[in-house]
Amino acid sequence: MTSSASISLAVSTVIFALRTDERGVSSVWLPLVRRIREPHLDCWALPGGPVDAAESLESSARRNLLETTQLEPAYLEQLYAFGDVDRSPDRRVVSIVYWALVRADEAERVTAGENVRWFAADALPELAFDHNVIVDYALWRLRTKMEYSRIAQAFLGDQFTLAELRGVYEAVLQKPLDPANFRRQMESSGDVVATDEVVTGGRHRPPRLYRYVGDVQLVDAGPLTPRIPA
Amino acid sequence: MTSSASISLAVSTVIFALRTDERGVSSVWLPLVRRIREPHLDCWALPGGPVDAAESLESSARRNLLETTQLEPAYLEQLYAFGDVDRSPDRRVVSIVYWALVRADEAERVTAGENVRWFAADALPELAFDHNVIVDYALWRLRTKMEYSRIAQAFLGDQFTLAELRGVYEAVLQKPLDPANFRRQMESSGDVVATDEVVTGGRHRPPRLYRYVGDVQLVDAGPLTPRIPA
DNA sequence: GCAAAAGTGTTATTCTTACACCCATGT
DNA sequence: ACATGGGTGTAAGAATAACACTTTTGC
Repeated sequence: MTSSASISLAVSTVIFALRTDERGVSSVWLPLVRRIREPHLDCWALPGGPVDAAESLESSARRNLLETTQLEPAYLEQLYAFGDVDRSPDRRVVSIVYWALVRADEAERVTAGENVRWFAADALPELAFDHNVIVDYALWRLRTKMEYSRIAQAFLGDQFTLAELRGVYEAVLQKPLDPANFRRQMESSGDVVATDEVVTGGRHRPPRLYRYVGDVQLVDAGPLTPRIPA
Repeated sequence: MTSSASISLAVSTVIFALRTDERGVSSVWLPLVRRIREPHLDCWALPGGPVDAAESLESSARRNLLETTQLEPAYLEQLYAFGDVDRSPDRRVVSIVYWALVRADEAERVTAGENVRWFAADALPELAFDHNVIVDYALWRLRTKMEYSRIAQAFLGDQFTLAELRGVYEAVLQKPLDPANFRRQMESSGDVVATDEVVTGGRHRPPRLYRYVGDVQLVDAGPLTPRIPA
């Protein structure tokens, strides 16, 4: 009888940030790390590592993120546990995968070099292990959750214009949104309130700044998040 | 440095079935098993056990379900990985938890005895470990998913009346639904089609039988489920 | 003044909800 | 016939979507 002690437990994270290309189009990107050992030597892979016996799964994800990419995400949620027998060619690994969102300014802290690089989420190369499946699922979760939650908050700073907020939605959902209807939906949701400040210095009419009411962590992020009452 | 080999990996499952009480009210129930060893000796707990190195997480859940409760669920989906350091008093256990739905006739196979018993999901005693939190989360997932997916199918046989289908929704969501509107919503969803059979022998007008088109597994049940195209 | 984004108004359409009403069966 | 659940019709209200239009800035 085989003991479960022979199964390795690891944590990996899909980190999403928004980046704007040379033509001014914003889209979803993620940082990957190059593998420095077999199997899949030199392949690009999700950042991750073993779980320490003294730390929780989420702490493990946070620590590993900081170590490998210098990032402290504004949002972190468990995605799925991947445990197929043959997902690693040599040993049995069960990976608890998290997904994270970081703001554009925070994303700058990733020291893109030989072993860490940003990739457009919709145009990935072939990754190590089952990581292509994992990223696709995380991307689906991001897009689904964008439709009904206030998760866009995690991509933005404290204050923002409604055009910036709409830009987040358009970048993630990959479709244009009507500015007029978007404004009304946001205002009637109660998640967002106008401040008394405007952004001057632009080429056009100065837009008003808005704030989210409450924390990002108000979005449901698992069993430990307090449920929203009916 | 602590190795991950000291972490035990287990699989547990929250099994839901609908049961009707003596007053004819239907609600969500689940079977629990009595613990036969420390810690939490004699406490009620979710069925579960260690993951064998040679089987996938889902296979492990299925096998354990069959062994401890004789059940083969119509629906099985991963719920969450619970991994807090202190969730078991003695050793470090990470549990991959699944949730399952079984039909009423299948639920009969549970040999309720001294060590296995059915409980109403909304009136549980204090369970072992963090299992109360787990059941509450699974129940929330069930209720949430009932609103937008065709998951009710897993509680029913191949053919059913719309009143039976509505009964499933009402039992899970704990609120009455308008029969007329419910009918139109189901028919316009395209998930369900009328057969040419009716149920005779009732005390009233014979209701028509319906069928779901396609399999239950068409509901999104994780990364391995094919995504529904836009 | 003109271009362009900010912001408001209006209308058509679809979805939801409530509820009145007819239908078909066993007793 | 009548009670009861099966099944249809209809209309009010809410949410969505499309788009015309006004406002305010920099140039």
